[in-house]
Amino acid sequence: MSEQTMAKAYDPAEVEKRWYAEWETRGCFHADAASPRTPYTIVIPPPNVTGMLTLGHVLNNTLQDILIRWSRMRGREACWVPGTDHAGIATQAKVERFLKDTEGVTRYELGREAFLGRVWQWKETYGGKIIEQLRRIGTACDWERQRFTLDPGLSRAVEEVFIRLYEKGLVYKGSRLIHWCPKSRTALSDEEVIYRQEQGRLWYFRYPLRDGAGHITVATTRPETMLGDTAVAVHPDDTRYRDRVGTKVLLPLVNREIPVIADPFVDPQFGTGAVKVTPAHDPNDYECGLRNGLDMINVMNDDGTMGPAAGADFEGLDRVDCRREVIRRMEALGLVERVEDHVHQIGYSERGDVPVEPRLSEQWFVRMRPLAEPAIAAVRDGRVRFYPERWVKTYMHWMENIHDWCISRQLWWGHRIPAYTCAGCGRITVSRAQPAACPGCGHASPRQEEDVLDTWFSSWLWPFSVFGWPEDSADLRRFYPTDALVTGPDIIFFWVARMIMAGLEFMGEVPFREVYFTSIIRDDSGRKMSKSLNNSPDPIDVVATYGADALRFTIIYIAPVGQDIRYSNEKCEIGRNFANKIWNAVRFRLRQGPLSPGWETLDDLCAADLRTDDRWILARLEATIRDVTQSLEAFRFNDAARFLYEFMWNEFCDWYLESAKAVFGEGDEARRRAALRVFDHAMGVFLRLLHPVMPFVTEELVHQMGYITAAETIMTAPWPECRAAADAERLGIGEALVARVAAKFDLIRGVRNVRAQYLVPAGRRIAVVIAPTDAENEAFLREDPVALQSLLYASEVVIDRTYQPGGPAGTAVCDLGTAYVPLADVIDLDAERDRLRRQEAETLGFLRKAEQKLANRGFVDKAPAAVVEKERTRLSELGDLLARVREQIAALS
RNA sequence: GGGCGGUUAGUUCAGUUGGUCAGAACGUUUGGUUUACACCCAAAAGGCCGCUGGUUCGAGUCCAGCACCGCCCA
Repeated sequence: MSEQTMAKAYDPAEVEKRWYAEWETRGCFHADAASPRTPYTIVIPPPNVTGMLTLGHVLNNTLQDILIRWSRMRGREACWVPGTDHAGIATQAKVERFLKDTEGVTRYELGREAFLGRVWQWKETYGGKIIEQLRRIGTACDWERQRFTLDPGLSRAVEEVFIRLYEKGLVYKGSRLIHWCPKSRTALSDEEVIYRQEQGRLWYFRYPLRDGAGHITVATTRPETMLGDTAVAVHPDDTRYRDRVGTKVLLPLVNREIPVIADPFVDPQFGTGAVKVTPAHDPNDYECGLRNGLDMINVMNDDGTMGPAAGADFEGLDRVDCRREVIRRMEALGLVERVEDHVHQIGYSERGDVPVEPRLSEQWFVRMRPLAEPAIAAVRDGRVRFYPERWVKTYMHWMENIHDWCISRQLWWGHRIPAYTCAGCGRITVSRAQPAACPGCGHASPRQEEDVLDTWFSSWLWPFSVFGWPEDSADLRRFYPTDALVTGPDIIFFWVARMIMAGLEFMGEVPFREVYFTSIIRDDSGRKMSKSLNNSPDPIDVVATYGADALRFTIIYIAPVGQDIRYSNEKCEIGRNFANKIWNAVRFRLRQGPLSPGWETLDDLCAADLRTDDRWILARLEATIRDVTQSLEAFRFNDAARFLYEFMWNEFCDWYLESAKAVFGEGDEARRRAALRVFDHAMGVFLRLLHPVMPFVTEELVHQMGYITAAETIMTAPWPECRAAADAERLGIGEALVARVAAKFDLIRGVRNVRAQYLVPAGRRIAVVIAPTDAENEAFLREDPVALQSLLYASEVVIDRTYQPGGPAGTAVCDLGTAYVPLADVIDLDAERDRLRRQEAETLGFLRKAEQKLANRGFVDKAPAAVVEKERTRLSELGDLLARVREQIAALS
């Protein structure tokens, strides 16, 4: 292709669609388990099958895509396994609502089997939309390996794990106080409860003493639970109540006699120092109840209404209404002493978004402590590393205080628990298949558990279940353990910690070696993205407006490591403009003719063949290869993005391309050819460095440039490497050169400043005279007069060390020398003096600072010699500069 | 209550082992079409680096305390 076919502005839509289809058709995303290459594996954090793509997903998956594409370019067999999870509560709720809206039926009316049929139907029709959306942002997932947590293979893994843990005694069934979601009517794990601080009230209730000698006042935030009270507790050391311990009170409304007990869990400072104890409805009271052998009376139904144990007056009332009714009656009895405002924490169900109810019920649990020990060790000794590292502390804290995991859910959608209860003797049999008869008593057909398992009970197996475990598959042997996991810190307990435990327990090896925790994306004013605020843009719209590359680049560019991201759609202009900039640099290049032969290596060139600016851009390219590679290795993605941006825009386009214009136009043929080749080389390397972040535009441009044939792809092009030292030396690339060229650019900027100050029309070329400070700088400036003149946009450039301006001239005093722009007709002497005085003051400031430092004995004696020497050099340079500036001021006076 | 993070130009943020570290982008102002790009170019203005102490020859950078903001856990 040539520049004629390139539009003036880059239009990503067509390019992105075309290349994604092409990659997929060619099988570029597929990993071969038989490949001799070292594998590089990532398993996707499986999004909810009902989910839609969010910006959080975009960030997370772009990072994974960067790692995958980069690793593939570095010669690894890159395998990225995508998939979704079945999201028990969310999916079931969604389909229930759907059925209610469309057919007006409830799941109970349909029955379990029919309902599950409908969920599967729904899943096939609407589920996995997010997987399609992922393609839009360019993810190089191995779609042939796509998995779903309810797939037969993964279900088999879940069953196997449940059975093994049961047989090991790590899974057990027990009656415990658990978190109950009255909306979804299921148990939840501790992690699925979100605590919110709320303004509530504290009611002071009088409980009359049985012996009629007065009362004890207890304070409570939950009056309705009094119906289940089975004791009043005080602190053992609390002298106020010492006499009361062992006596009984008469529970109002219920007329139950309950004991007054002493238990150190009571905080004497809180309320009256006496608390009501409701073991079936509060975690602390539950523990207290166990310690003291109290009755546990469950007064609520599973939907949050009051049950029969609450008494006839309250049964059937919703818990909220019941609270009102209890208060009303207590007031009527004159037993409400007072009411105070009170701020407290209320647990909400993560999915149902209603207050959870602590509930005494029979559930299945995993004993976590034995699983946690090896997982703690794996992180402590670095077999698993966290980025940023500080999350280790969070992980450790949770792990060291781990509680048993409630894994049963009263849902239909999920992995049904493979446990069977005998109707005869009640014995529980856990087995892979329905037992024909109870192994204990021989009673026929034990009944399978109705409950299903927590979705995370399948997700924690993801890193090996996706590869076929418990089968000993080729994939499993090849791709486990995986390399990196990219996820949000919000699921460090839900998922990351548990995966480490499961990996160690069932595979005997950690599931991944590095975990990168992403930032949380907020809106422009720092609020969390949420549906209710309507501040979460649809990434698909963003892709349509700006392009997938633009979104990817922007989100990486603005994501500080470990900090929250403030995002707004307008910021995608950064990425869009960047893509356009590169596009146009290529468009410009193709106007100069076809790709240079030998662009790939510069082995046959040496310093003498190259202009200083050619050598400079090659030096900067080296630094960019190094910086980008190191940034990616350290998971510093935004640094990588910044280095790429900085190089292409501020160095390659702003300076190198402009410098090359001079030689492309009128340079001698050898220099022109060399410059074209340097241009092509640098652009080719750059496009490869950028490819993991912006896959589409880079693929398009390597083909536009003709770096590779139509049948090839940049996806498998080798990752650029830094030159050997000898190679760099041959090409004349080094820090000294870079510094000198930077000084030259500084001088050019000085002249442009003068031009701008005097409003010299852009199209007017003016003469510039440069008086270099010494012979060395003079020689340097004379090396490439063509480019210098071009960059200065000068009609002529005179280099003369002895030059003294004959009349008024704009002046730029720089490190390499002083530049004069004779502009007799327009020079404003006052303005010129002002500018020079400002420079004088600034220079003087720096000079004083350096002088002070060097005058300080402590500094000279104690600072490293190199630092002191550097300061001396600087002082001398500043002195020269200051002298020249003052000279100019004098000349103008 | 415990833990973790943040506080640097109008805004969003870089600043990795203390010594040109006071930066970038956007925004603002001024001027622009010279061999790509107005999704652009050139130039400029703008900051006691949250506060108070300390360590050090030297502190956005290390330490302590404080203030405010945010997150997690109890």
